[in-house]
Amino acid sequence: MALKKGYAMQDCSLARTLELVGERWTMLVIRDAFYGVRRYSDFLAHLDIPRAVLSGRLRTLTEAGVLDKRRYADSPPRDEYVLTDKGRQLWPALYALLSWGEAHALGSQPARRIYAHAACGRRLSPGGGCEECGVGAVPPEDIELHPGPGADHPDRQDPVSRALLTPHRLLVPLETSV
Amino acid sequence: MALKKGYAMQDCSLARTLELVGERWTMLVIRDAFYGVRRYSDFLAHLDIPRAVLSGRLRTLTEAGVLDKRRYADSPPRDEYVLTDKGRQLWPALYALLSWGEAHALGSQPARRIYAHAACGRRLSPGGGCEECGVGAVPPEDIELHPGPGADHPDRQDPVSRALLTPHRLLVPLETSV
DNA sequence: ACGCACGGGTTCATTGAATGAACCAAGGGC
DNA sequence: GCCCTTGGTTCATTCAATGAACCCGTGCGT
Repeated sequence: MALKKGYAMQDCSLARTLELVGERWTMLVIRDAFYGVRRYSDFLAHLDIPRAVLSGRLRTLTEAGVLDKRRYADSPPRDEYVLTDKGRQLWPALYALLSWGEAHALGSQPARRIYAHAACGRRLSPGGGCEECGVGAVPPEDIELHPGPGADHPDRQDPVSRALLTPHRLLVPLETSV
Repeated sequence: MALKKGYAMQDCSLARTLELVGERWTMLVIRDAFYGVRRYSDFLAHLDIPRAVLSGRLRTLTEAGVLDKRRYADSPPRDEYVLTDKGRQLWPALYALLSWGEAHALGSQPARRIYAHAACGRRLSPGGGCEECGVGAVPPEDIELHPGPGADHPDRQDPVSRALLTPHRLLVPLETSV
């Protein structure tokens, strides 16, 4: 983002954060990573993002330590991008934005996805906690993602959209090859 | 932001949210609104944002119902921009980003501002709650903003930066004329 | 051995938004 | 009448996003 040549706000933590994750597409990439998307081609198909932008974002996020690029097959060489611990700690921010959108930005449209506490099956509160279990902040690995009433459009036939039609725990790699 | 001509992700609540508040500068404008900034010229001076961009953002946010543009003096005609309830509900998202930045993006630099629970004076937890009082999520109107160890640069002499050098409750209009 | 498909990119021309300086207009103060 | 402040708009320039085309290493069918 580089807020100008950026000296003025340089040491404000919000500005610094936004320079990294506040760029167009970046939060959507991170959201998909929470959904279990790990491969370049899956991000590409699901987000419908220009290849050059995706390459750039993945590189930036990897350099910043939010994603980890790791080789998972040697022949042919295949890499995957996985959220680091630092990246996983973005969950509260991501969920807060998502939750605000559900309350205010979505014009009475049905939610596409539902976030539930895996332990009890109860929907997460807008604050990201579980009212059933009294957990103030459910960590992403304990969250199960279900398709909502207004799930994906029928014309979205990419492997990721199809894989997300069945309940699925966050951070667990998607089985897109099925 | 307008993710492309934007149909693909149109009904995803995160994408919709980001189209509004995910644009460059927008979150910083909202943060300043929480700090008590209300006037065009104060946003301008504190953020060091191009005038055209500020005008555009204020208009977009007003149209979206995040800010309310209200006349506070008739002669000369003066308007101020105040967070609506919808806008105030962005606090958890904003604080989550800020808090992540404090933990990860700020390279061991001292924080510029400290957020404390007005009732007890204790610093807010990274989750935005007060551990002293056991409040899970302190609402912004109960938060007091203090200058941190690494407060504003000496070369930032705009009225807003100066006003923020004294403790101050969120959402309360800044006295920039003093 | 040959050709083709796939994953994961890069390059490049075009479009569109951000920047920053200049200009504008209404009102007040002197 | 003149200049200052507030809250803008306009415009030329710079910079990033878009999308199509191209590239390269590898495996696979024949």
